[in-house]
Amino acid sequence: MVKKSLKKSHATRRREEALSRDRIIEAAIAILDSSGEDGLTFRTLSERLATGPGAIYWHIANKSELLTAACDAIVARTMNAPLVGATPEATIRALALGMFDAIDAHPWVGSALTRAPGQLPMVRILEAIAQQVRALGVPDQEQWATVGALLNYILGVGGQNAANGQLARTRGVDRSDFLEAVSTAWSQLDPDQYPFTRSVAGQLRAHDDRMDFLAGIDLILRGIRGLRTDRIDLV
Amino acid sequence: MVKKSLKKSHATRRREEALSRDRIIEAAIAILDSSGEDGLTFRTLSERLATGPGAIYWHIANKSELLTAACDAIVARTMNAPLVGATPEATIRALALGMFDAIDAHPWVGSALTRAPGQLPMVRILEAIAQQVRALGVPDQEQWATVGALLNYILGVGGQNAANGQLARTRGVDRSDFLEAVSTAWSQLDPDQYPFTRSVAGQLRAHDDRMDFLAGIDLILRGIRGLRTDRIDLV
DNA sequence: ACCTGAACACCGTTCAAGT
DNA sequence: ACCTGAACACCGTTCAAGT
Repeated sequence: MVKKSLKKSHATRRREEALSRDRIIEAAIAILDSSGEDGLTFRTLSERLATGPGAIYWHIANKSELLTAACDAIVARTMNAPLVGATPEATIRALALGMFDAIDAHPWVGSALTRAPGQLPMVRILEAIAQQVRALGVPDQEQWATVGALLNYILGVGGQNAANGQLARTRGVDRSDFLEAVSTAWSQLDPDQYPFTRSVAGQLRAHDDRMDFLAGIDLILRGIRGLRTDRIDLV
Repeated sequence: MVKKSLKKSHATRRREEALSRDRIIEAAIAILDSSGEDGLTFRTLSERLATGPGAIYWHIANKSELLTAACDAIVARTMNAPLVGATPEATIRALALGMFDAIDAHPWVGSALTRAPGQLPMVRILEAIAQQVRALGVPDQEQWATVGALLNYILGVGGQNAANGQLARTRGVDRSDFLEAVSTAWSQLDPDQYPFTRSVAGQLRAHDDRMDFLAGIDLILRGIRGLRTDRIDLV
C-alpha cells in the first residue's frame, strides 16, 4: 500500500489536557474526517494527542472499539436530533435522511456501522425506527421484519457511500470524478449482456443520490402501508 | 492484532501447474472460505501456490483487485444459475435468496461487494434484478430507484452477515454463540431508552435469518406493486 | 515472459520501565 | 493510576536479480 507520509508540522508539543476516552474519540473523528479510514493509525492518533501509541490502550481496548466509539458519537448526535411532532412516516423519512447525511459527511461511519453488528450505534438506529414503526400500527409479528428492511436498506446505502468516499479519497479524485469513471465504464459494457446498466450509465453522473435514497425509503414505506391494510398475499 | 501462525504442513513442495490469474483466484477463495478475510495474505496465498509473494503481482494488480475478482467469481456463479420460467417476482426472490445463500456460505463476499462499488460483481446483480423489474412493468423513471432499493437492501443484509461471520471467526465462537451474546447484551439495555430492542432480544436467538431476509424482499416487492397501480401519494 | 525472495515502509499491540 | 516508547510479529508492495 502506498502511503504519503505527511510530516508532523508542529513538532511534539506537550499535551496540556490529560488524556481521556472522550478526547481520544474526538481526535479519532477529526482524523477520520480529514484522512479517511486508512489515515487513522495509533501512531497518527497518538501524535495528534502528543503522546505515545501505548497510552491510548489505557483508555480503549483496541482499534475496533475505537472505530465503534467514534461511529457511535456521530450516530448518537444524529438520532437524538429532536423532531417536531411529525407523522410516523415523516419521522422515519427524517431519521433515514439524517443517517444519509451523517454518512455523507463522515463516510467512515458507513463501514464502521457494518463492522459492529448488534452494537450500540446500530441499536440506536434500530430503536428509533422501531418506535415509529410501532406508532405506524404495524402488527407485532411484522415489526421485526419491517424494522429490518428499513435498517438494512439504510446500511446498504451507507456502506455504498462509504466505499465511494473511500475510493475517491485513495485515488485522489473527488466524488464526481469517480462517478464519471464508473459512468464511462458502464457505457462500454456489452449491450446484449448489460442492457439496463448501459442505459443508466448516462444518468449516473447527473442523478441525485439523496433523492434516490429517499425514493427507496418511500418504496419500503409503501410496502409497509400494504402490510397494515391487506393480509399477506404473495405469489 | 493477534494471529495464530499455523505452520505450513507440507513444506514448500514445488508447484506442478503454472501460475495463472484463475489459479490464484481459486486459491484465494479457498483461503477466504477457510480462514476469512484476515487469513488472506500475499504470504499465505503464495505459500499455498508454492511461489513467492512477488509472483502474484505479475497476474494481479493488488489485493483490492484480488478480492473483487474472488467476489466476482462467486457472484457470477450465483447470478448465472438458470431459473425455470417463473414470474418476475418469483425470480427476484430467487435471485435475492441466491445472493443471501452465497454470502452465507462465503461471508467475505458481503464486504467485498461493498468495497467495490460500480464494479463488475455489483453490476451483475444490478442487471439481473433490473431485467425482472422491467418485466414487472415498472415505469422507466422509477426503475432506477426500484432496482436501487432491492440492491441496497441485499447489500445491507450481506454486509451484516459478513460482519457477523467475521466477528464469530475472530472470537473463535460460532454464529449461535455470537447471537447469544448479542441477545444477552440487548436484554440488559435500559427498558426506558430501548424498549423495542429489549423486547426482541429473546427472539434474536430463535429467529430465522433467511426468512427475515425474504420478508424484507417481499415488503419491497409490495411497495413496487403499489408503484405500478397507484400514483405516488406520499405525505 | 514469468518468477524469486529480500527489502521497504508501514501496521496493531504489548510491556517493561518510568512518573 | 497513568503514560512512555522501544520492540514484536506481522502487513502490502516493490524490485533487482534470476530463468
